[in-house]
Amino acid sequence: MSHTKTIKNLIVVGGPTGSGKTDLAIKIAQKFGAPILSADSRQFYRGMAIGTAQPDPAQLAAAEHHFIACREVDDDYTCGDYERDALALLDGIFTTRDTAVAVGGSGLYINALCEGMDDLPDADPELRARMEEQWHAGGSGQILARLQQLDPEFYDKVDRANPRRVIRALEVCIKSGAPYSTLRNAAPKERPFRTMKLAPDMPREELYGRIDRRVEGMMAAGLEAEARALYPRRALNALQTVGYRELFDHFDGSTTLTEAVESIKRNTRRYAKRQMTWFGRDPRMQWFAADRPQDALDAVEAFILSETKN
RNA sequence: GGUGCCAUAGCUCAGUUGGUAGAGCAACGGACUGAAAAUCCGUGUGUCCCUAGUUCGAUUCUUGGUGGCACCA
Repeated sequence: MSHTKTIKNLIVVGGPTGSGKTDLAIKIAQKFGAPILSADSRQFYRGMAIGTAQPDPAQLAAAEHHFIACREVDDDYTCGDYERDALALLDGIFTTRDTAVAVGGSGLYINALCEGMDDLPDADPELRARMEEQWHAGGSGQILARLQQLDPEFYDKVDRANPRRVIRALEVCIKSGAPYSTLRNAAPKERPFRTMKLAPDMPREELYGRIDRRVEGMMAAGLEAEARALYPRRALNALQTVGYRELFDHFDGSTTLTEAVESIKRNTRRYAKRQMTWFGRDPRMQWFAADRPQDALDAVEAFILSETKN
């Protein structure tokens, strides 16, 4: 009495911040009885509910949510951890259900989940800190020379002005004993599910208006107090986040509250632009008019009913 | 009402001894495989308020407007 194995579906909702991803994801989840996984590198953290626009209690009650407020701000959590944890969670979900939704603005995390990361060594915080310090003390030339020696191929194509790229590459070379470029193949990994990627689309001007209003709403909801509570731990990676850094500067006394709020709006717009660049280059991303969620729902239904492998 | 000052990029302003202009911020484009709401790279987008003169040539000088600011009435 065995039946054909059902195809499993992961519906990915990406797109810029403030475009209505959360609401669209809930609509999809409700229509298809699917749980939601956050793919947002900042909504993972407790204590950052307002500033990262985590789903509110009503939204949390409207669908099954995962990866929201599940880590402490002093946890080091990376896209590699996320790939592992999300795949494990989906394994369980797909034993009883056919469809899940992943929603978030962190393009790298979505890639990790859908296509996978190459098998590379983890970060070495001590090594990193040392190289970072050297870089900023004027020693970037030596770091670059070392990379050129250990991985000339990557040295040629890396953005040499970007310490993150250069230091990470060198870190991998040192820890693995092999050139970084030989460890990367960027081949999409096999997944036990097929994926559909969609994102809400709207005129730039409208998105910026929504961002401004959302920032005002965050302030009204108590963002300042939320940031104040995290101020002592401002150096943590989790707090290198739009909405907090600007308020920390204000707490330092270097800006007025009004200036801080304007900065948050501006930096959120810049963040949205970077997200649009990232998602815009993904050929599989389908953009739907944000004010026509039914179009997206119809497309998701057609995808789920289709027999296409991917 | 009179006098003076100002009018140049989305904003604040610089500048051209007459040869159609450039800074900051904003904005825009891009990169990005274990920090990714991070990190980094690139781009000037302009009836130089309008009008009529002078001139080979006016954003620049002159006339007259318009708008703004200040002071005097």
